[in-house]
Amino acid sequence: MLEPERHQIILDLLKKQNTVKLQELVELTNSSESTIRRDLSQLEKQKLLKRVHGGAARLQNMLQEPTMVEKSSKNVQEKRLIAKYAASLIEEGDSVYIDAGTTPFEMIPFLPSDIVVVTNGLMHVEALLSRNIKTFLLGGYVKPTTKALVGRSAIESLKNFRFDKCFMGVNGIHPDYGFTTPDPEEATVKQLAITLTRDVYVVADESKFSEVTFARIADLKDAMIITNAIDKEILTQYERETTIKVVSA
Amino acid sequence: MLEPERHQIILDLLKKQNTVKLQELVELTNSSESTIRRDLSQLEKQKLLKRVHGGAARLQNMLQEPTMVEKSSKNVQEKRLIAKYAASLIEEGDSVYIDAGTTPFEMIPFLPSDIVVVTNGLMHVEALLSRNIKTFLLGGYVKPTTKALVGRSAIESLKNFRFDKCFMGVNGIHPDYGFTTPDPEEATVKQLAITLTRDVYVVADESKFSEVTFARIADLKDAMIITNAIDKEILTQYERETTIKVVSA
DNA sequence: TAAAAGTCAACCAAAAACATTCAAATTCAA
DNA sequence: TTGAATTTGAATGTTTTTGGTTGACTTTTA
Repeated sequence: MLEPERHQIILDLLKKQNTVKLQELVELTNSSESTIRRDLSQLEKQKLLKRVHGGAARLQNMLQEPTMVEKSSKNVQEKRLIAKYAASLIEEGDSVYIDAGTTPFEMIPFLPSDIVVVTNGLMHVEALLSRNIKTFLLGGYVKPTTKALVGRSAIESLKNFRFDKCFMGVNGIHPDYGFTTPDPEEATVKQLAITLTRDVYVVADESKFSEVTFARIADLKDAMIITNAIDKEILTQYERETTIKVVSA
Repeated sequence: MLEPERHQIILDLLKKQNTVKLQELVELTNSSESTIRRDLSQLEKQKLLKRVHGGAARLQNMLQEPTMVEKSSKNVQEKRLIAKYAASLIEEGDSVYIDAGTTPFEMIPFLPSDIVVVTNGLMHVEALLSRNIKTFLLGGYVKPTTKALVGRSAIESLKNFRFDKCFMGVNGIHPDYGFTTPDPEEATVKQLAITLTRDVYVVADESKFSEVTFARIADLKDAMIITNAIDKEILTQYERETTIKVVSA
């Protein structure tokens, strides 16, 4: 990996989260600690970040565009593993739907750049553009809490596309109730995206299993699940109905 | 493979890719390392890319159009005056189209909050939401330079709405050629928005007068112009065809 | 507070990438 | 067709980058 590429990744990450751990960057870039340390020193000298014990922190002047709220760093690690694997399934030239939500968002740094992405996640666009990925955004009502695009107009936009692969975030995965999410409007968008896609994947960490929320999206059989550590017993319970790929460090 | 051909390949790849590895180019062109190195040196001398260890990186100035940030520092004061007046025309309950672009953007802080806004400007959304304004975003291709939504999908989205008022940014205003903007795709969106609106306003500082750019949007008579200081003579020249509101401090 | 764990800068040797040189191959003009 | 000029690929020795190791330093844990 080239130096400017690493630098870009570091700075992009700092746009989203106030701090980065050194180890995160080592994983993300497949470089050694030494290399990342040197990168951080350089970027600090250029006044693009501030080094702190264990990693680096964002400077004030980047604060102009505060984007995504920092989630608990514990989940981020797991989500990133899931995201990395999920992204590895995408091939050059694919047309891909990336759902709004934090786990799908984490896929963006790992995406191949020669693809077309359609998304209903407003927050995703900046990251996609900085990866130089051709990006289409659905239209619609902007849901203030999640900044997802929903509603009739989003549905209409979506109908113009067909996808090789789509990657969904969900809030609940349950053997009886299938995939669920709290907002019916978001559920509708997800449902349609699924019908327009050849290979459907749900990306979800283990906390989503055995949960049920208000609005039903689809049956378990309608998607392959990509997740992290999960209990053997629970696993078999689900595997009757769908395929589960378990990713671990 | 001929030299100009290789150069084109290199530059094309950099348009898509931010960085290229030397080895990539060796494979892609079936040339030797030496040859590619020489190519890169030449292209660097022509200021078309930057060499980095292991390959080459794209320069900033390959972005054709000035970006949002650069633009917004110019003429901010004047634009804000124009924007403030324009916003004062909006009444509670109106449905309003706010065009992508910096002058329309400046209106957002002055908007009444009990309205519905539709926009094709990605950058506007954050600001609109922080004002607690109900916001619809058009779908479509995200133009990387201006973060405006354009294309067929944007057009389709737009057809779902009707507006009491719309506020357009333009790049050129000319007695013979009417309103113009550089990008034909953006022009198409603006055109449609105009036909869907009862009261059409163009917000533009004086620098736009007597300018003509590539794509025609509409005739002068199709919109009322809101601008700042402007020469009396020039004013009368335009007033045969349209109404101009001049705002001053 | 002391031990343990984690993080750090500095150093080193290996690997990768580099500029330079030169001869062969190609192109062009006479 | 010949000869000069340009372009190309390989060989050379040099420079940069990289990942591992060291011992010093900082933070966390007990």
